[in-house]
Amino acid sequence: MLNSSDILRGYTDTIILSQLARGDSYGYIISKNVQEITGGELSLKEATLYTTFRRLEAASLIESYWGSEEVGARRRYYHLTDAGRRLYEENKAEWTRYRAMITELIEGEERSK
Amino acid sequence: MLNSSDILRGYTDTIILSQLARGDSYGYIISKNVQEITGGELSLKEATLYTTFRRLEAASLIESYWGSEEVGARRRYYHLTDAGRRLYEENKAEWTRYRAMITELIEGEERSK
DNA sequence: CACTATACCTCGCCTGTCAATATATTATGC
DNA sequence: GCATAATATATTGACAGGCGAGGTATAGTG
Repeated sequence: MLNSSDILRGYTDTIILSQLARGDSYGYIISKNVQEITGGELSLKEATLYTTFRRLEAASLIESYWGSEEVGARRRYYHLTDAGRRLYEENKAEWTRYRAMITELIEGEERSK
Repeated sequence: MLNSSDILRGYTDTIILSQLARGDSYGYIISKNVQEITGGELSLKEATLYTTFRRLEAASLIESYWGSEEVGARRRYYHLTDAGRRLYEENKAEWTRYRAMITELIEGEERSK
């Protein structure tokens, strides 16, 4: 069985950037979106999510600000910077290529048969 | 830029199992195959390769034996066990599903637009 | 005789993931 | 009234896989 922690490893950044490319958002919703999109099979755990936000923000790929909700728990929103958007576009293109390579490596054509 | 160490992370096992599913093979060639298939863009580094062999063998997914070459450097060949082959088939099927999920997560449809 | 290719192996560091834990607000059911 | 669940953020410390750096050995080539 593929290990679910390692399946997304390396793609967490890109997944978050992708979510933010569609508009500012915040941790809890991004986490829920990932679960919903994958039918609950994959998830960005909270610890992963928040440490990733810190890393991306330190790299100036995203910026954060507190929401102005007047009821409910506070939300910290994240916004994609220009650099973040460029990286997202790059990573999206790379994924297309790497996906094909991994598929080839895993499924390959049978040799001599 | 996607990090090449993390792109294969989690798939290393499956890639090796895949290579062995086509017949017994050995480390050096598997490494070269991966480089060739990916046009040199991805590689299983030696340290990764050999530690992975140890792990897979400890889990009885592969078995090893020394080749009977009479010239050149000695080769340790690896053979897929039945359990290894079953796992390979499972992982191959899972990759198809996870690949679609990651694509959806990274490329998604634009919302509200 | 130096260099390259083939071939194997291990140690220890690095980094991303996550379980566990903590905190705060609001809604719902009993 | 009170427990529980859902919404929301955050940190710590442990774990595991990948790999740089280092090492060994054989054989061919200029």
